[in-house]
Amino acid sequence: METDAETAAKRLLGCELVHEVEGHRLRVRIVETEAYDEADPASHTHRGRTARNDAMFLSAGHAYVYLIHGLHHCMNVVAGFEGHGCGVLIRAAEPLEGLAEMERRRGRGGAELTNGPGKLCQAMGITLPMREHDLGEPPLILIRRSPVDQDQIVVTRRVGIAKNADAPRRFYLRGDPWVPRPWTT
DNA sequence: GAAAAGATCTTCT
DNA sequence: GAAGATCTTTTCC
Repeated sequence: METDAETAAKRLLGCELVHEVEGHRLRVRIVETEAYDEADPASHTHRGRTARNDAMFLSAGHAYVYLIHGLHHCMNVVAGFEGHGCGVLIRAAEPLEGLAEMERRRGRGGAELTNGPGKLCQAMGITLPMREHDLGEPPLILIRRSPVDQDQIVVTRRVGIAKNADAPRRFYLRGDPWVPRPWTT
């Protein structure tokens, strides 16, 4: 399971994320990811291990959740071996199960449900306490799927960052309607 | 110890 | 298309 961040980011495309909360089963399929690791100036782990990014240094398959701009959550899947700060940001997903509950949590529906890191976490009910959670255990589980075809994956520069912005480390499924529109090529 | 920026989203013009 | 919301972490006196 342990790999470099870019390989993990590509492998996560098409995988499913399930969160069982308050009697609801929320299930999505990952369609857009970004890779981050210690050698990357844009990564939270670039300046070493701290109290905030500690989860990123756990073994592969853990969750790293953080608060951005004081009001939105973002979720990463840790990719590397214990002690290596690399992981994958989940940027967008396709809702598969629990649509009504996600719409209730978001206060919106349709394409606005899960087409962004903050929106996805709000729809899925993923918050700070899920930091350092093992994604092999309930209530939040990552379901591995066989990797999608290489020619289904589009690689571009990442979104919304200032440092190392030109690095081609963002991956999404070609033509998928749940990938945010302006970036879909 | 103080100030600024940040892997974002929503609302208003 | 631009700015506001809102708070943690980092950086610079």
